[in-house]
Amino acid sequence: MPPFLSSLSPLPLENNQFLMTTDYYFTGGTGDADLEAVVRGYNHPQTCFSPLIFEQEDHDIVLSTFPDLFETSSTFFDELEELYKPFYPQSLISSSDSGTGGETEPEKVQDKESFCGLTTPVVAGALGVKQKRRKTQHKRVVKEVRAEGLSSDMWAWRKYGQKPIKGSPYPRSYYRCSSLKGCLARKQVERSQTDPEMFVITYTADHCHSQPTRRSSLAGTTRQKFSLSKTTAAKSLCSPISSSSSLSPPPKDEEQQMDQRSELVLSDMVLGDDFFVGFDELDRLTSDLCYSGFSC
DNA sequence: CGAATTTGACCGGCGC
DNA sequence: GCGCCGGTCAAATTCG
Repeated sequence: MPPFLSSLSPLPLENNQFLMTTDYYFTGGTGDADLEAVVRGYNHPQTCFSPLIFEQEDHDIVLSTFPDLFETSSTFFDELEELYKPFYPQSLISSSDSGTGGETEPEKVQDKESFCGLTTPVVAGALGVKQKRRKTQHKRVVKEVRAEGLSSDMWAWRKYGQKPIKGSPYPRSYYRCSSLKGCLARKQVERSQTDPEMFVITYTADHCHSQPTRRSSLAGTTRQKFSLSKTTAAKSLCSPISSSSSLSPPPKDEEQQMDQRSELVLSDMVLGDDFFVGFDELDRLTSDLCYSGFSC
């Protein structure tokens, strides 16, 4: 089962701060489904994740796989979407309301507008918008995050390439999932041309395995991987191509701060063994889901 | 010493 | 058919 809902967030507070980010995803086989909610006690003002957007094909899969969910809580996702609508970029809301569903170039779908003072991440193909794909292309999900959010997902990635991109002063890095040999999931990371403080992350294809558990992810090598990939990603992407022959790593203290922030996030996540939601409305909605027969 | 990253080469899609 | 470009491969290098 591919990740269904991802990165339900952010929840703006005062001064453009975000209390937490939430990832929802289904795990397990079709006969043993759990809805897991990973709530990150993440209070860093410079981190931004995607709002709740999912693709129609995933919605259809879940509809057929989890009929009980939609019988007992048929408006659950509508409520979630309504809840987050105020945080959507205006372009998404208007295109959704218009219901045209016409052909839109992916480049236009991925246009970004101001979002709580940050650049808005947008999912290509979201809200029923069809997109043209190259023959070998899988669906693509695009996010924008700051450096602190580069390794915020729970997957383990291994870098396999880096290329200069025409028209961009910054190189693009290519990562593949390293959790399971044969997993087709890919991830591309590059600096935003419009805002060099931001990184554009493009996820391609789905993982063919379940996500590592938080506890196991925090142990040993995986924990090491997080810090390592975060640091190396920042190193390799922080400089324009023009000076890429002598990529300058960030100052040592900055590097250590980044890793410490990473450790903080991960520590918060392992503390959240039990379902923890600090946002009343989300709490209510997710509780509804628990009562619908899901183990939380 | 094993694992991860780097980087030049290679390949396939696409436009002309 | 040719060249450009993005994506991947794989040997060399670096790292822990």
